Amino acid sequence: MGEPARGTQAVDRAMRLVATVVRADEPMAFADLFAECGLAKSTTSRLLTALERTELLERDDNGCYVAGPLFWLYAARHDPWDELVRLARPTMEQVGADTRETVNLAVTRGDRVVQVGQVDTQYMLGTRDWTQVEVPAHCSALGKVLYAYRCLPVPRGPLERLTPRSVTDGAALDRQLRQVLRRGWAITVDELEVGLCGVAVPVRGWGGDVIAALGVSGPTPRLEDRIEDIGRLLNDRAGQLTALLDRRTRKEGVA
Amino acid sequence: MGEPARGTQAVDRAMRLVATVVRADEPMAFADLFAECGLAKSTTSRLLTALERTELLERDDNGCYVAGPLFWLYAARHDPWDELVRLARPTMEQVGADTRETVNLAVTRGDRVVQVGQVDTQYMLGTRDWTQVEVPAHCSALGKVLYAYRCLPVPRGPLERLTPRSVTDGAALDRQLRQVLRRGWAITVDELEVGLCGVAVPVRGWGGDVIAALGVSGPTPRLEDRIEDIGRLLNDRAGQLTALLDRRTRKEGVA
DNA sequence: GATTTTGGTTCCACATCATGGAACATCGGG
DNA sequence: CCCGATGTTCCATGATGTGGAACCAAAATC
Repeated sequence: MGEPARGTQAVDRAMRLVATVVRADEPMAFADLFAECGLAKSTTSRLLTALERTELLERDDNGCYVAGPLFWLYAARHDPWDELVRLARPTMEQVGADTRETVNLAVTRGDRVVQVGQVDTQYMLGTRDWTQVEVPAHCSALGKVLYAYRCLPVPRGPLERLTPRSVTDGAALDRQLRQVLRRGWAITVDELEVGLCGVAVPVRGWGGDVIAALGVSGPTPRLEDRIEDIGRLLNDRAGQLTALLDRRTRKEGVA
Repeated sequence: MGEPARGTQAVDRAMRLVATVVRADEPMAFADLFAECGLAKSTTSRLLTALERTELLERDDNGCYVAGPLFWLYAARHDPWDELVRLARPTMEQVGADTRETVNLAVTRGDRVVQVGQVDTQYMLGTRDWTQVEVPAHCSALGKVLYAYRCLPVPRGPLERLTPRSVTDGAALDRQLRQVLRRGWAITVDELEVGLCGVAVPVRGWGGDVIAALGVSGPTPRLEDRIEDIGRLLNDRAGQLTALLDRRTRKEGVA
């Protein structure tokens, strides 16, 4: 095989077992694992027993192997988004360097929109740190993206007016959302705060689902003429991010 | 050491490294790991490299080891509560057998209360499946428990009236919540629906924090006389569940 | 109820693979 | 530039993991 793997046969094999179980994401019978990874039956058994003892794997009621306590512990302590944020950082910094404006990443939590990551503007005047802050979705570009791609339910009923230019009419919002789908980016100009302008695009994950929104925001005068360019730039970068996410979670080839 | 561990030295050692990193829940420098687990420097290095190759661990920008892609993948696919539900199932079934009524498990998601698990009543008449359904917290026993133990913010402002007996006054709710803390269980009688009665208690996790609510509900006529008994029973079972959770996430002794 | 089949664990002689000391890189810092 | 301090690679050695076969258990079949 490509990888030489010096002096770690046992560990490598054990890890292949773990990876197989975790990636399968469903209970795997001994026989499946045995077949899948082509080791001697006795070796497979011994390794699996060791993995069970060390709490990496566990057996369910049917004796099938599933991810063990160590994985739960990790899941219990980490937002699923933690890693998205980490992986997205380079991309966001890239965008920050390109635009010199504040860059934001937002996801849905329950039916709210929450900013989970931010890279600050390089200008003096700019968006302050909004990490972990909920934003009124209908007034923000990030929120509009998440609405448009059905990451959270579009509110019926009247919408809050935050500035004279806020969209408060459901039908008008619908029209905007359709436009977002058509051209691939959402904007907000003076709708959340007077003088604040934002552009955002969807970030897609594993299988093409939209899992987050990536946006740029700053003073309207600096941004409004560049909206199209920024929209295209963001889409570009979001695509790269998707590719990155993909690579991280996909399995390497087997002999 | 207690465990003999025949023929799996390498794997055992590697897993000890993984467990150390994941449990620590913060980047660990090579030196720390090396010290922590008392292996030869070269051995430590070789094992860590293997773990990194196999995506169980990863190095951050400082070269410190952190949980790797396999853990993210797991976290991204599993609600933190999945395991709670799985582990709680036997306990809930126990309660179901004891009371013959519907048993529910609820947690907070964002600032809503969501039912994540249910065991059905053995009577014909009973609570239908509410899994994944949001419940108006101030009218449900589960919700009151989560309010009382500060798992979600107690709403100010007026509360929705769902039945003539719903508590709609903030001060009245506060009084009830204080009572919940005092005696350890919450009740709702005809407050959510006329004829529906519920009892619930807190479920504590690792370090004593309340992480969920466990409750029983059914027709008022069948339950109202048994509320005290059920409250005590639930507390008992919730305690067992906590012990169970504890055991699953705690580390076995080191030499 | 006896017998075969399927599925998994334990045993053990063998040699392969992990081991750890020492040599070797790498990097900061004085 | 020359030092520690920290981490990685080498390599002779033997302890350790290996896999075939025997063994055991449970389910399926007769």
